[in-house]
Amino acid sequence: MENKKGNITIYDVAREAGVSMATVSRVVNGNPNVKPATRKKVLDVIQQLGYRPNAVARGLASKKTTTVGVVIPDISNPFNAELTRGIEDIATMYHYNIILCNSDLKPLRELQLIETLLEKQVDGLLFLGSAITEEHRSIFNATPVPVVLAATHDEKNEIPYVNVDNIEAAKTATSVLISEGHKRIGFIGIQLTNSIQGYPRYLGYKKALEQHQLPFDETLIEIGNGRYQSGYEAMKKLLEKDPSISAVFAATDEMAVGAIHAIQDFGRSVPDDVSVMGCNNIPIASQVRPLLSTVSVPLYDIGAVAMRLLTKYMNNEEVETDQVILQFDLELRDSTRIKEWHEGAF
Amino acid sequence: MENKKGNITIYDVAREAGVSMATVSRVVNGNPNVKPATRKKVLDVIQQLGYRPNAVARGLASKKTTTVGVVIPDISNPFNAELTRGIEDIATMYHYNIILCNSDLKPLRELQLIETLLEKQVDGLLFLGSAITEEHRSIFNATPVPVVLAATHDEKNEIPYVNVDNIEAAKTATSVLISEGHKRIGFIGIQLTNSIQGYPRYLGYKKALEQHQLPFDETLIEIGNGRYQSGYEAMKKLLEKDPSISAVFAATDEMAVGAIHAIQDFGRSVPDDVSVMGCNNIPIASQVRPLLSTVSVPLYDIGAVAMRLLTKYMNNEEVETDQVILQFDLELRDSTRIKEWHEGAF
DNA sequence: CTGTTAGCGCTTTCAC
DNA sequence: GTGAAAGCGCTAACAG
Repeated sequence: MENKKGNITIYDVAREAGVSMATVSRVVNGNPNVKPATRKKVLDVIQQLGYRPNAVARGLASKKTTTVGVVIPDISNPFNAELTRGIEDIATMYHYNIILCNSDLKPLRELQLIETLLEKQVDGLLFLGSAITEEHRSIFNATPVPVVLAATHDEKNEIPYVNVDNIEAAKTATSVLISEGHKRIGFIGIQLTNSIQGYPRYLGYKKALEQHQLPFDETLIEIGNGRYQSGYEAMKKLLEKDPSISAVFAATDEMAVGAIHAIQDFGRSVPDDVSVMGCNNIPIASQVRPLLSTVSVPLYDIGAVAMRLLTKYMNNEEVETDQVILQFDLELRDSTRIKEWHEGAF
Repeated sequence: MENKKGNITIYDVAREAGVSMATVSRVVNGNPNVKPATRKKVLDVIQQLGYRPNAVARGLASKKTTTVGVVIPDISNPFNAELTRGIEDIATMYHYNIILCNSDLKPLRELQLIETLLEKQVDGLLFLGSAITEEHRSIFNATPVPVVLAATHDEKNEIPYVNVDNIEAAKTATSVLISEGHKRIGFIGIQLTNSIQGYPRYLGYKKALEQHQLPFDETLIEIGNGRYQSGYEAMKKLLEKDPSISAVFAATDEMAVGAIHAIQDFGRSVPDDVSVMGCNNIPIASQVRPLLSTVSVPLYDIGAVAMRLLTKYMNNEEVETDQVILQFDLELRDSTRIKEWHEGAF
């Protein structure tokens, strides 16, 4: 019955059930063109033999692997974990498996991973990371395997993507702070070379300032790597440079929480002395005191929609738009003083 | 050159290079028995044609996929993310790819996923989740594919695993609290049916009490699901039941942080009024005020060691022990008053 | 409804 | 060093 090796194949089942391989294949694949009696007999033999279809052989013969590759910077970052969760759920729903690969945002490694995934004959590819380069684009364009970018974009609009408008998100966040009456608003950003949470959010911050005729001051800017500790350090520097700073917008929640703690450790209170806005709305935003006001980016949805879009491409379904921009939301909690805000309300 | 479809195969390369498929296969696989000149010629053609080996065909022919399956409860839980990170890193190091599957801790789904992974002909399987049942065991025993459990164990010691001693971890955590002089120490646990972070940590808590002749009191026990919110709720109940409670041990850091906030929202101070101990030492433990004292469980290492162990099995290497117990550490920060602790030091 | 027969693209003896 | 040929286990026409 169960054998430690020498796997039993579709051929064994066929022989044992007294039918052809084709019939067994039909039964296994739920093809309706099988007489119920035959089906039952085959099913019994399968059960009895403990037959398990070989997906690799199937993949070779059918040219489909029901597997999608996902390239992701770092799974231990809650931002990506949330995205992945959305991807996973939809993938499961559509019966796809996922090969997950960490790129650490290293361009060379990204390219290698994409190669490997393509070698593995994935039916589709989801790419999360920074904006894609010419090299990515040339691989993506050369392969028949559909690709969707999640929480990333393609400047040339050649590759489909799902994202939010990061400039607008940052602009809104900053505007909230401005509407509280702050004049000197700090910004804790991510390297401007990062074209997702980096540059666009910097730009949004700047735009908000401009729109409200506030001067842009380099000394109010600090750059971190998106994680907690860097936010803490950045805020410390800001506080040292200008102890009178009364508001700060951090490009990520983790950095915002770091900033909150830096402010508190500095002997100041949030939001009484300093207001703090984050961005993304990952779990930690509501696991801190005071609760972090932040821009709610639909991470889960970005992942889910990207995966859904990919399934459409994989099935050659009609697709309206290749570029999907999801709406973000404002989550005003306790690290800012304002509790309501409308575009152009002040 | 690059064609949108009609993939070029090893045969095309062979023809173009004027050699046999076998030779192409040899150079692709780094087999030394190829004349340098031939090798170069083949390599050139590969380059020129943009040939990409088909891993599925290779897998079928060689019966190896260089892929391992990982069954994990929920990637968005930092506990698992950290484990996965360790797995990923070692897998990359040994050139394995990873198929990640979320089980949500649902037994039926777990079993299905294992089936699917086995169908995909993974070379090895990593299982993270709750303790395994007879059903898991029978599948694992029947397959020639090596399996390693990470942060889980097998009561029957039939399946290899990598874990820490959770009873001891909880006992130590509780002992720290006891040594601070607390008499009524609360416990926020996970469902006792969870045989990893649930029952063993409950047991450890109880054992510490016994060892120090402290009475065990049901009213000091609350059960959560391991996540932040449940820890918050649990602590609130504890505070309501016994406002004089002066210490609490939570089975997970997230719950511990929830507890801290519940205590603070209740108008009490940590650790002046109530000491809080967590367990696991996930990032949030050092992203909260006061910094959480906790048991440092080497999550990354558990994943890494489990993966390393699996590679040994996959290569039929000699393995000393099938069961690996890693050491935990005490991370005494600011949510407890004690700053040093030694076994039997009081 | 069922069976026959080609492959899918590659690895792997076994010869030469 | 290199090539010929036999599969790996399954699907997918095509017949019947």
